[in-house]
Amino acid sequence: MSKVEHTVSQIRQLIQTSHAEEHRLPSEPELARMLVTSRATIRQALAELEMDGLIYRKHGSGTFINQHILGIHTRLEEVWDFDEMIRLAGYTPGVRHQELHLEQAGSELVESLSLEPGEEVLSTANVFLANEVPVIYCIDVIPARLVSHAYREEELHGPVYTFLAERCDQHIDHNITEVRPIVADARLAELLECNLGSPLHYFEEIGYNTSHEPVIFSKEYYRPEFFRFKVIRKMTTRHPTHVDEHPEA
Amino acid sequence: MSKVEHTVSQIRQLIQTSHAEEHRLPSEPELARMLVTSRATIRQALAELEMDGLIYRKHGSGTFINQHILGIHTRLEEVWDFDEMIRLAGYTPGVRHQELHLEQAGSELVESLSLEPGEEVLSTANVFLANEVPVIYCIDVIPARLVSHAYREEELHGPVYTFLAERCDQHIDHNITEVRPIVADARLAELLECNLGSPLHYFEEIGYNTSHEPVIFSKEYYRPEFFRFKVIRKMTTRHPTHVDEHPEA
DNA sequence: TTATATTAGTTGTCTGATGATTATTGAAGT
DNA sequence: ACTTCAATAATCATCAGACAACTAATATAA
Repeated sequence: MSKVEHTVSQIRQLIQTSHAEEHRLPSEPELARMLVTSRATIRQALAELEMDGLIYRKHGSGTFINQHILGIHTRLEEVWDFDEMIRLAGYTPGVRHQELHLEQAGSELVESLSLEPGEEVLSTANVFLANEVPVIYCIDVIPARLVSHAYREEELHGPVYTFLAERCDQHIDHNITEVRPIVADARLAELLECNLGSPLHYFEEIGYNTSHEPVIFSKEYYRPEFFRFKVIRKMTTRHPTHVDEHPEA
Repeated sequence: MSKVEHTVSQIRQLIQTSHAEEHRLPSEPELARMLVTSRATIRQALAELEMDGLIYRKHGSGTFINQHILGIHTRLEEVWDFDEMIRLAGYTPGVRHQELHLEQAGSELVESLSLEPGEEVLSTANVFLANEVPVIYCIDVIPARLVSHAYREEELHGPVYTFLAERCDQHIDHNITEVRPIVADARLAELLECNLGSPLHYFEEIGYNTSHEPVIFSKEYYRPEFFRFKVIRKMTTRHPTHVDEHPEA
């Protein structure tokens, strides 16, 4: 963990434990004294927190806490453990294992995970529960070559990230997610115990390790009544370069 | 525009014009020489680009371009003009004005926009077209007090951000958006010329000006066939503090 | 009372140096 | 020929101190 990262989390804690009226942070030199580091490190930490939307700075005036961002439960640009997410929403988490098998990767998987054609993948499906009610259905696919050691099937029941970390030494750093609305078909309605035709969140994710190589492909279905996904969108003043005429025609 | 911001866009351009194989950036001292600035500024600019996911840095090795992020058309964490978005998707944009009226703010609006009870708001609704096909339906609500000058109704047809900037001197800096899946009811199906019960993106946004005051509330409905919203989700290793038992029970 | 100048405090930028990490090179040994 | 290990150069991370630019409050003058 770099010094900046450490400083970031220290300031985060400082913000969380500050009173609601104190929407002003100590000055940069004072923070540097408090946290025993240089002003350069403080400034980089503050820059990260500013991009995260947690604070904002005014030249010549000071650094302030953004009150509007507090109280957001689930930020879309952050990846949470399913269990964690369910707990954050105020429920007791649970898992029900659904499926597990080895298969040849289809062409779209070969593309997304940069596989050799015909390479084998491990596919696991789980339903996550909040107070015994199914709220998330998730299919995870990982290249079989990553799994070197023997493993027990039970290890694939539940969060796959921990399996990837402990059994494959693959630590997910970030992922790129496409967010889409869908309606529940018969199968999803049964799995998630919701009405046929009711709206669901559908996320299609590609997860990357710390070396920026794709290592996991996921399809996730969320019941929207249980999760409120929020995202901070920043204004772009960028000039677009060039535009394909009909990209997917 | 601060020097760092300027440097960021210069490096962005450098990345875009670089060849596909060149996934390595010049070193920090060299960039400082090239862009005629100090290394401190370069480093802060690189930090921003790294958080944006555009590049990544390896201690002792260098700074590299993230190839996986190229080719994303619409990033959810960035706010685009509707016209711009439609153009980026490869279509010709258009607008059809729907509604415009003054009314008393309801309680949920009073909350979101920090209004005085009973304050008046201006509400405008538009349908945005891609090659003459309706693809976005959007309702914008702004406090009436912001509109000091006289205005022509036509100014409210189309993007409201430019109206806010030019007529109210309110420049939107960012917004907080809740993303939800919904199904088209009869009214939406007619407006967006899609099937009853088909899935739609529904965004509920609160826009803030540069002083972090809420100035606009929007409801947006997108036909998902036309837009592919992607978001980069970073791993959180943060310790949750405390959890409400049943936040909205 | 109003307008203007002063001043203290804060963030933005710059310079130069040192520490830590990585990848490469070359030499030694097998 | 191959491996192993040490030295080396390149690069990013952090540090210290200074000055510039800006803001908000204070003091002063009209």
